[in-house]
Amino acid sequence: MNETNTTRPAPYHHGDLRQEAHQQALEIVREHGDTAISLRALAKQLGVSAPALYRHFIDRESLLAELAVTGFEALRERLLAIDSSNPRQALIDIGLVYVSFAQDEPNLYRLMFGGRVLPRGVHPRLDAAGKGAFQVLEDTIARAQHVGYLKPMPLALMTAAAWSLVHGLSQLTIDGHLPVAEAEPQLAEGVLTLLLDGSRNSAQQ
Amino acid sequence: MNETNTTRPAPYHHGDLRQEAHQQALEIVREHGDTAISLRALAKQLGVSAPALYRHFIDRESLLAELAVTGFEALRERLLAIDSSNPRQALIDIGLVYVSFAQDEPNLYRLMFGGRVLPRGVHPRLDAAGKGAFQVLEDTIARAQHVGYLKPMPLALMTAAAWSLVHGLSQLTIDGHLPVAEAEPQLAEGVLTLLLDGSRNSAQQ
DNA sequence: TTCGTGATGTTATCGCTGTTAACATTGTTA
DNA sequence: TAACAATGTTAACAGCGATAACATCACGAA
Repeated sequence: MNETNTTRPAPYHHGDLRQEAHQQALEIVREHGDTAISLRALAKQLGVSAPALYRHFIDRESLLAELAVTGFEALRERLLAIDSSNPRQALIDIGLVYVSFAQDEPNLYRLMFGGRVLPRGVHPRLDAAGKGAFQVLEDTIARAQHVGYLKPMPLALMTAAAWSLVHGLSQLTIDGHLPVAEAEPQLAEGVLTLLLDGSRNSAQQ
Repeated sequence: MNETNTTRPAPYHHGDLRQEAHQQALEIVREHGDTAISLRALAKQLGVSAPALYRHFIDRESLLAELAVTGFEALRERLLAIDSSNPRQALIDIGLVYVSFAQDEPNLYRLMFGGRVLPRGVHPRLDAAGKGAFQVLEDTIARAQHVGYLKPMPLALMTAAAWSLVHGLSQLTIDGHLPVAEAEPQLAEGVLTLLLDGSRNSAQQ
């Protein structure tokens, strides 16, 4: 009746708590949203006491901030994978990928852009990650402008317009404000086309 | 030392608790956001015990839902006040008023469109109020289409585009994602113009 | 090889939260 | 006036984030 060989006596130190907590918390957010994150419940799932988590995360909010950072990094990667040879198609694809991301990961997206849980200027890494995703959009627009596809106009204006459009469309669809009945991709593409038609350089092409 | 004449013995019934709780909670949300709403603290401020509030609100969430309803009603009123004689100007004004509302009441706006706290399909009155505000936008677009200012296209497409644009712009600015440095109204108007230029009927005017 | 120190766990506890149950008081109506 | 519904009360439960004080362990220096 000695357990010395079969089951280890459950080591005092966990091994890689920080990493596992991050992963598990990410899963919970993706499935049930950030309000479902409880440090106590999370600790229990990991077989650890609640205060142990405070060795790795300042508080609940900074854990959420880290999750949002990985969300922005995932979004950025998806955006970077887009073929940018054709400026118009690149712009449309950026929008489509952006909206798809929000629809694939609505809870994560809400955490990233909720604003209420994670205000700007509090978690520098989060601000930087958000900027990193935004940068891909801006670069694509700058390129389209450079090759003369877009009207000459302040870069900030066009990026604000494009980002607002895709962000608004994302938020409204995942929150059920827009009727999802009509096939989504067509809606997104149609909406993007409207903006591009008003922004492209009519002197060429 | 009898208090019979000077101070009333604090009546058992409050008078109009429901109304006052709503008003006070609205104030708190406007100033500090919905996360700052605590039923216990709210009750204390109103000089009443916490469970008393449950006579008037099913739970915390349905109180928040009521606040969001009044938010949507306020937004709708602002939108209805717009002069709609000139279709293009009416469309631009709708957008400007919409964004102004979000900037004037960021916390209320986040409650209305947060999505995480108040999902669709749970509070029918809230869904209806949201639809009421949206309706003003849709009607304005339908009118612009009817007089031939806008291209012929599905109404749902143009409304989705317009709403997405103003909603996204609102959310991004109040959350600090867009640099507020550049004068706001110009940014909003410029962004709206891009969309309208892509949507207007180039055959006329 | 031992020893001490910092990293990383633990339990106990505080004060807060939403919510319900059981009871008290009041306004109103038959 | 008696009964009843509306609207308050106190007591209590379970859960939360967070901190303090203490325990265990890994690891580098003597």
